[in-house]
Amino acid sequence: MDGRSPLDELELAAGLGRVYSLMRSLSLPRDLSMTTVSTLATLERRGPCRVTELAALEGVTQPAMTQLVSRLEREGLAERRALAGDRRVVAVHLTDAGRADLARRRAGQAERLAGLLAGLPASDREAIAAALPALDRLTGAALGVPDTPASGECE
Amino acid sequence: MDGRSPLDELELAAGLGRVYSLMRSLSLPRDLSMTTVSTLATLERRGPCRVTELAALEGVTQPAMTQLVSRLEREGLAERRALAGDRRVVAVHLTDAGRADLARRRAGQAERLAGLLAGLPASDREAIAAALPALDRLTGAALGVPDTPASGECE
DNA sequence: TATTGTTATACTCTATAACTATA
DNA sequence: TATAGTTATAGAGTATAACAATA
Repeated sequence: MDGRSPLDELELAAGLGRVYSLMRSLSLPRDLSMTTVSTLATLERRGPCRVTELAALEGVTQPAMTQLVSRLEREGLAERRALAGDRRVVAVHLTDAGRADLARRRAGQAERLAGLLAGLPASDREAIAAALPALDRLTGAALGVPDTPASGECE
Repeated sequence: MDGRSPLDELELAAGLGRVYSLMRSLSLPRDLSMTTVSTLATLERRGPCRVTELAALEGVTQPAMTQLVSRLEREGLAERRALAGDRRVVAVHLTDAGRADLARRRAGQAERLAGLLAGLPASDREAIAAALPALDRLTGAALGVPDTPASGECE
């Protein structure tokens, strides 16, 4: 062993890029845009967030996120709430309906994934299952999963 | 053992959903839309494709794909070529410039992934490396990687 | 004066419908 | 008559710039 990772990052980028395409193709229905669904998932993962914070996380501008949140609010999937300390700030909260919508989408994806997994050898399913915790830590490092409420939420 | 998969599909859907968000956040520069980059990757993976086929694979309409291909052609990343047998059909080909652009993006992602991987324990990197072939078969089953030229390409 | 968020405007991308060319 | 692709038009989503409110 020379201490280096046995993992070729280029191959990993290509492989995870295909996972990206896969999840994209499994993402149905298409009534909400990918950015919109991703924002809902971020709100679920990190809890209430400010508009500026959401915009940065999703890689869109602040005005675009203002409109996106307005859309979510109009459809009852999220809502703005005032914040005690600073009256310039609003905290965007996921509603129960938003959480349910997200769960419904994920269930649909899980169903389609199950169909794909059924076609793989058991050893492949085991390898994927074994890697899931590691993948969670990888994504958590980048997407910022708050271990403590103080680090990630707004208030 | 009861013969069932040890893999909870809902957890897998959530985990791969985070991988989706991760790749989305690593996808820079943003000068091309996600659909555009995804189309380039599809052309690389499957070889020359017809417009109708690309539209179905990317989940957009035929007219939208016509415009997307026109954009790619204008920027020199892909090109239309007539097909011998049926003069209604065009085959969309990835150009060398398109292939290079894709490689450049993937190299950028790989670099950022390397930074994230460095923060993980070696056992995590090993688990991810061990799962990559299985993930490739999972995505290949859905995205259609042609093993034989005849099955996936257009001509 | 800096920061948070919104409003105004223009541009890009997409969908639906109508059309052309070939089979 | 059916199929592959394009063109026409309208709507959704985004960015940049200008603005309002609060700190």
